[in-house]
Amino acid sequence: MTYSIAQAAARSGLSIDTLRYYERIGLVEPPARDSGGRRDYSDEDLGWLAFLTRLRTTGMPIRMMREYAQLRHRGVGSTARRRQILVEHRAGVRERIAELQSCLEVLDYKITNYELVERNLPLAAELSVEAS
Amino acid sequence: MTYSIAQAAARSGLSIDTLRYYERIGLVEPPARDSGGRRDYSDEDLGWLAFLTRLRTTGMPIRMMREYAQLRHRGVGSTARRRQILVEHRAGVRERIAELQSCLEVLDYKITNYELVERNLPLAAELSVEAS
DNA sequence: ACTTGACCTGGAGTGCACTCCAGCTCCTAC
DNA sequence: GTAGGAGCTGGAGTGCACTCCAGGTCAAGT
Repeated sequence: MTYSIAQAAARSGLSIDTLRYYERIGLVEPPARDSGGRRDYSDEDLGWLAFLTRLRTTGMPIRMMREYAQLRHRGVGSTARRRQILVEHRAGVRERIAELQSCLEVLDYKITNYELVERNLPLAAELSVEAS
Repeated sequence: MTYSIAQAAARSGLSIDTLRYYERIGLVEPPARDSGGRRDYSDEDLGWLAFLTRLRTTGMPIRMMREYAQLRHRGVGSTARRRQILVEHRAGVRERIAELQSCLEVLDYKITNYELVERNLPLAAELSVEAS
């Protein structure tokens, strides 16, 4: 199965421009071309794009994704380094989740506060909410 | 208690430049000045900065933080809208956490895969890892 | 008096990750 | 055979959130 750039964009959730951009900067190998010179993405290409979008979603900077891509291209000898990159990245993602969860608590507190103010103490709002 | 800009930066985790930048774009009210014209941050200023950094950490864009800041400045009449902003933002943060957690699973899978390959099947690496 | 260091201002510059554009080439359908 | 639509290239432009800089002021120490 092969896919036009529009189909690849639809399936990966990236824009057509972004697909070409990723190719230009070496994040993805240039896909095959059809007889008219158009890109023909394979299932494997899409699989790699899917993984890349996971890395992006989790905030990996493009230069690191590129390092990973180049290691992958290099083959078996680079698996240790690739694993290391993923392990370090995973640690970062876990930290990020913890950070977000701690911020959630603050949001909860704030929201509860607003609700209390609106329901019971409309005249005390200036004092109890504006302070923070 | 008041704080120099350097102290405010240290306590908020923002840079001095960022503090001045936030003031310029209306995210924070201009703090008091000392006799020499230097910024003198109050505890209340620092409290607001602390909350702002929570919003930033959770990915709220600056233009929305500014809207929130302006509502806050407007006083009691804006609490409903402020609460609404926080509630919507909280929903976004929760989604983001869920998204990260789903990506974590993919990372776990990949890492496990690499570990298996490195320990048991060094010669099969090309087949089992390169595919994705 | 003079050096030092923190702070001031307005404005320019940076890095990231796209996103858009002009002008072109194909293929398909009428 | 021609009009339309998808895709192509190289390069320029965008939005965001800072970050840096030049040239100046001010207060304290020596």
